[in-house]
Amino acid sequence: MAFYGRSEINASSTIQKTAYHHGDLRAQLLNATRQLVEEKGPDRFSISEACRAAGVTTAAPYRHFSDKREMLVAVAMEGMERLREAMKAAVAERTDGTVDSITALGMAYVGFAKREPGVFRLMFGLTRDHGKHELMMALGQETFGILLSQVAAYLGKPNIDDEVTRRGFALWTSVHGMSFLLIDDKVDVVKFPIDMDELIGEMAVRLLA
Amino acid sequence: MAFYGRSEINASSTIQKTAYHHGDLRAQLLNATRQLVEEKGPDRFSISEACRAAGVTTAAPYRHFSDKREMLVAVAMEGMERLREAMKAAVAERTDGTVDSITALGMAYVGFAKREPGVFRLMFGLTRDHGKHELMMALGQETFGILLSQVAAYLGKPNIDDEVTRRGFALWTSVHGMSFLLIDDKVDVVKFPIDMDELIGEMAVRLLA
DNA sequence: TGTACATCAGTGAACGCGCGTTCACTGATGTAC
DNA sequence: TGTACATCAGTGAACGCGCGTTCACTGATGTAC
Repeated sequence: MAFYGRSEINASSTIQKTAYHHGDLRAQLLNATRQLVEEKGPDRFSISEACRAAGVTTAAPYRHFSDKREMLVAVAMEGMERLREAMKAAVAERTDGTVDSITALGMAYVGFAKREPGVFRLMFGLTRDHGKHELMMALGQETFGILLSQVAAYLGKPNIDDEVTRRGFALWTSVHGMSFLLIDDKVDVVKFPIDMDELIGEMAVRLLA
Repeated sequence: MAFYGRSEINASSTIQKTAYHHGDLRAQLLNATRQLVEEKGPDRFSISEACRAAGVTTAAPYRHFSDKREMLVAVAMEGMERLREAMKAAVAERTDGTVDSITALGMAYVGFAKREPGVFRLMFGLTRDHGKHELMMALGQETFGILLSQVAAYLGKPNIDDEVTRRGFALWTSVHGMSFLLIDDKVDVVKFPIDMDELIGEMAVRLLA
């Protein structure tokens, strides 16, 4: 995956070390962290375990991250980027401003949550423990913007105005709720089986009407 | 619930008998647990801290709960009951099977999440760590059933069939998503202010149409 | 070209901490007689 | 009615654990000369 690595942090730096004992430990640690977040959930992640997975001393991460939180933030940011790319890709294949493209965005969103429930939870739950992260916020706006553009196009509006935002947010709530109900295993409360992809489309139609 | 810490009771030996056998410790511990879950989040809750809050030894809870998980489950169940009651109350004041009553259910749901974000998270997140709880599941079905009845009435259906369930679930996803976006502080990604209560009504209208 | 040296990523050990849970105990209470 | 006693709900101390973080260090690497 393209976003692993030090480029994010060392973007302005010309120094690019490539060969140590462990190659790029930063990337490996993030990888291990992501995996643990998936396996155990964001709450149960520990630096120690990530170090064990990466085959490294527990002090090693402190060369790359200031503390535990920074590791989790980095993983969440990578997740946000993957979600953004998935949504971009979904839109790229369709005609702008159609129910089809908006439904595809919804499916990409829910699909991501199902694919990476741990990271998804981390992305949206990180705020509770810590202050908010400006970079994360900007990424979120950019990602939400993908949806807003489609909604604006659908409504034939040149700008993203109040109504576009309102409709977009309504769509967001529904796929966000569906994502959490799915990954939190709450859907079996429902007695009739529901085709979720179909429902995403149905909700898109109704919420845009 | 009127409760006075142990230190106060120890200060005068005349009421010490009430200290040793509170007879109320279970309730007090649940209270402390709920409070801590709100203050620190479900992940950061610890038995030790709840005991400190209740003015009791860390071994005391084991007379009432088999382990930590059971305490959290109890708090989650109580939360589910409060949510159910809030929804029942919302419906009781309105005419069955109207957009109004269904909107009121949505507001009760989101209102609960805002009022008790920690418990709300606990209620829906407990599954990740542990197996599912049948009683919890039944409670959830009962609560979801309140919505389903209203939707059935709205659609003029005698039974809760596939379509009723589908519409009900769609409504659930939207208020569930809104709840999480609100308590996870993600709404400030949106640049135009949104009146959430109004939006709940709007979504109800559209999703029922 | 070879070498001295600075750089710096990772080591290994240690720390203090709070946690969940267990144990033998003790003090308070309700009840049978 | 008073008392012996079983029951019960707490105590206090201890345990082993894994955690996040710090520290002085080591040794491989790139580079200046």
